[in-house]
Amino acid sequence: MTVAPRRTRARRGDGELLRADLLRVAEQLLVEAGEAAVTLRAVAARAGVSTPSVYLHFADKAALVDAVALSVWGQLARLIATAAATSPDPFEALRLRGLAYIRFGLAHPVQYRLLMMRSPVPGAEDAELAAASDCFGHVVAGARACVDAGVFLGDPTALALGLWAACHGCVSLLIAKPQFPWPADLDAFIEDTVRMAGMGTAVMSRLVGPPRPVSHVLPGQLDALAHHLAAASDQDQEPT
Amino acid sequence: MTVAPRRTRARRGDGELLRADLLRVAEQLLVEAGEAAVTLRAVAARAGVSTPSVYLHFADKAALVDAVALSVWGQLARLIATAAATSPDPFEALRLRGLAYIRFGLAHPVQYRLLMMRSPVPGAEDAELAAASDCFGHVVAGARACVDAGVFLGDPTALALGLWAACHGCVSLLIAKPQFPWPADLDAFIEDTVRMAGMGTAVMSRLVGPPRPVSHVLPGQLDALAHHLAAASDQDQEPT
DNA sequence: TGTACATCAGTGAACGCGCGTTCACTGATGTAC
DNA sequence: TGTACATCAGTGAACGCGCGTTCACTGATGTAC
Repeated sequence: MTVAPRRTRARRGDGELLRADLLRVAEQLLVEAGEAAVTLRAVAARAGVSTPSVYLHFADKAALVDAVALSVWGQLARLIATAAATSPDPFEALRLRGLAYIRFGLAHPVQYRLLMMRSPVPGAEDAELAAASDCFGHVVAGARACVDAGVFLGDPTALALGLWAACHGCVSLLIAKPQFPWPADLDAFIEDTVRMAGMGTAVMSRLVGPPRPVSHVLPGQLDALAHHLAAASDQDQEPT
Repeated sequence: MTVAPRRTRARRGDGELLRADLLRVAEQLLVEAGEAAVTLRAVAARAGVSTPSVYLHFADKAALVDAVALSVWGQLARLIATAAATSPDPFEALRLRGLAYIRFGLAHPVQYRLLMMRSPVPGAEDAELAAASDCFGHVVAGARACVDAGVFLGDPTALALGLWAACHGCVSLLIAKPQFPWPADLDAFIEDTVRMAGMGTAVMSRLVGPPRPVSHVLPGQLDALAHHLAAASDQDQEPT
């Protein structure tokens, strides 16, 4: 356990400074040594204060951890929103959101685990749910834009859930099973995953009725689709 | 903590009976009361033996939990293999595998969490990795069959990873965020997710070059694809 | 067929640990008069 | 300008808990002779 030099006491009215410090230290500890290492004793020691001081700013340990999660949700939401603003094309903007999401998760695996893989603890998780919903709202907005453009058909919320699930699956499987035979070019794999989710959602939203065995006709139809898409984007490249 | 009546001592040579009992009880406890409730004391008490008896069959607590995970992996692998055997069409068989996977996860959320969302513990996880790889092998086989049929293009292992990730995302997001605005008809959502993964992988594996903004041409192309697929399966329905 | 004995399947009591949390207390500091 | 005082930002020591794990021991039972 790293013990910091004793923290100089905050001025009167500046008590909240310690709160920010505790949050920062707790996330550091989480990243460096894992969830089990985040104890009140360790957090307080590294922040340079005594253990009971934590109770001046958080009701209990769960509240501290929840606050860390809240801060991470905020970072993720901002990142997604920023990524989406890069392109005016709704389908492309959705793709950029997915990429940003996955890359954030892989860059911060321990934090991602905190957001998505924590064991369920009964109690006040309202604040975290609100933060997660806020983040989810950005995905719904992206899905809605694609529905408006005619790329997707159906309910934007349901579509967004499917898209999120696809990206989440990619991140969380990579985090949970790093020993699986992942391709050497991880970035290409991520790009493919996002493409799969986007194209898959677009096609799936048009399929009606029960699924049928179609393996004998699919290759021809799909080759034609890919050909037309390539031709269409080549045209876009030509000066008008 | 449930305390069972004292277990009658096994006959000589039948010591392994307790091992099976401990495994069964540990999984029960996990399902009924969560991961935190699986303590050696609780397991032993419910099995009707003293706590140190567990050490006669497992090196330590981690070994007990690992053995539970191993058993669950086995169930899942058998389920997937059985589901796939139902259809001769490779694309349809892959769909059935995905459905079976997701439904297993939703039917056994606590066990699924054990397999996929446990915190990483440094140490002997070789046996579990082997069990997971065995399970994964069934998915690779399904992807390979689709490549052979021309439905997918590319490396079956990489495709299988993407498909697994998509299904895993669906299960694990449902488990992790039950408060999200999930559709009322969950089964339809699951079917759509599997369709999305299958169709998405098929289309994605044909796309080459960098992604382009194509929102203005996608709807028309996709409508045509859906139309052709529907027509093709209607033909299948006609008596030849 | 009897009996000594090795082995197997457990038991009871205890150890030490680190954790979250509580409680009574301290001492600096801004403020009212 | 001095000073009493309320308040704020912490501290030190301790409590109780449940956990995984260890150790010396027990008693039934199959087997060799």
